[in-house]
Amino acid sequence: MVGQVMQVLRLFGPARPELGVTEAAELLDRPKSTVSRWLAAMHREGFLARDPDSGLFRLSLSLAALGEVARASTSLQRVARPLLEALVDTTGETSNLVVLDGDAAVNVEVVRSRRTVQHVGVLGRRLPLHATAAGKSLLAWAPPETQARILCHPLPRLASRTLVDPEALAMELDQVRAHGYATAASELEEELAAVSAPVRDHRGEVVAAVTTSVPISRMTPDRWDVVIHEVTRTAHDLSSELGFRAP
Amino acid sequence: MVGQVMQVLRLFGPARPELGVTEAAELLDRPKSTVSRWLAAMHREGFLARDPDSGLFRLSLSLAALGEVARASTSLQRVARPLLEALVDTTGETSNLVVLDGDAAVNVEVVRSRRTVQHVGVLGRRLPLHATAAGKSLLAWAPPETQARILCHPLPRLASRTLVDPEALAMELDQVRAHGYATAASELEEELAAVSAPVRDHRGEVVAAVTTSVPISRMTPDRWDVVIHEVTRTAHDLSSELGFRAP
DNA sequence: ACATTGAGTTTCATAATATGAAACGCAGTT
DNA sequence: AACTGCGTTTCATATTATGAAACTCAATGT
Repeated sequence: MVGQVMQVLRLFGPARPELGVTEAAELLDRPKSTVSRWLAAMHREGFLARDPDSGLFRLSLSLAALGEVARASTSLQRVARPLLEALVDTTGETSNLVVLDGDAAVNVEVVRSRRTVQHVGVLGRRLPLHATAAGKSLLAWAPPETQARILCHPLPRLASRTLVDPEALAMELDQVRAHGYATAASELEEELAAVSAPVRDHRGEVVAAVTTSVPISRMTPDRWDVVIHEVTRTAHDLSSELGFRAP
Repeated sequence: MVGQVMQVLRLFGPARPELGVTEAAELLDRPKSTVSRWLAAMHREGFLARDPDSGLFRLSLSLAALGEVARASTSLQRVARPLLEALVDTTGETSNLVVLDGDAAVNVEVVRSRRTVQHVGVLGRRLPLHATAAGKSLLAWAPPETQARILCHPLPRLASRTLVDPEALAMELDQVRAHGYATAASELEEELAAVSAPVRDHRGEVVAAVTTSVPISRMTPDRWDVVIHEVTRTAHDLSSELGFRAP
């Protein structure tokens, strides 16, 4: 039942701020009666708010409050924020902190570029692991069962250069592990390029990824080098703050 | 089971960022074995993070991300922020947006005073309804069963002027409803004064309270008038933004 | 007025899961 | 070695969840 609560919560996002019973049931591939009861129980307990006119559900303000408690009690974002801001200063582009959540990458901190033309990172947005630099960064060091689950079937194409062949992705992950960073270009969206590097904690576990996302028109060859250098340096600095010591 | 998830989540707060099995079991008045399983399930499903060294649980970053989605999809805080900031400008004091969550008032938005001596509002903090201006504001228009539940027994004393007699509180709530705002002084904390007014949505339902909290040393008689005027005006403006139309 | 559609809710027999007490495992202390 | 305290696992029993089908209600079309 705990799993079902989280399954429902994860249906909501910036693109889908509210939901009805029928749509939720389709998304979850569950009978309408079951999902109706789930949503009702979650509304009753305060996870969801319900518009009395439309009957649609949305995440509740109580959940927002709990989220703030979570942020305040977690050292990762508090420590990351100034480093991400510095990264925006040096690259001129939007920087993100991304974590692995199930089989998706989730933006948990976003510092936006000051340029009028920028990639707009969205807090809370869930991104496919195979088509994003951050996703590859996280997947490269994810538990073997997570990697196996992603690599056991062809992957959805999202843009012209999405890696859809599991073998190609596996080789890409080998490159990520060898270089210590990941890149993506026209894989999630046609005009989006990104560089990402893993963040390690005091045990050496990869717990997040630092990413810079760039409109692809600005990514000249020498620009790639600058961004890669700055992202990997930021990830390294953040790792140090979290107690990571290189061997 | 949904209820249990929320019960556990609500144990965490700024004063209690992490918890072990035994302490959680005591707080919940449940057998250790049950709570151990709850926490393990919630960790597995992503609600809680667990420090591998200490074994203690804390709210997860996934929950923080969900909280951000909740905030972004809710019109209340997006609309309230600029008005709360203006309120800080006019009063010089910390302003808060507070919602009713079960039998407690919860800070869901805080804009801090720029003075070095200020009341420090804490996001996510849960406050007793009977001892806070915001709590009284929310309680005065809460469903009858909520009011009955709070007013059916003596209330805990927290400071020298806490209202502990249910009848006295009921009369105070009548005053709140008559004046359209609530005040509190030395009721939650000895040196804390506050003014609060209800926020209504398009249906006329009270959905939140706007509050200004002030170190009591700054609350001279004419100061009360200024703060009351600004708080009620802000609550009224926010209500209008939410579609409220006075009869 | 009646029938249809579609959203969400409720009922009921059955299946699945949760529960608390007790035992267990482990690390630290005496 | 024994004890303490934390967290986990086992097991008999209790409790709750589930899916299919029926139901309710509002809106729409004939």
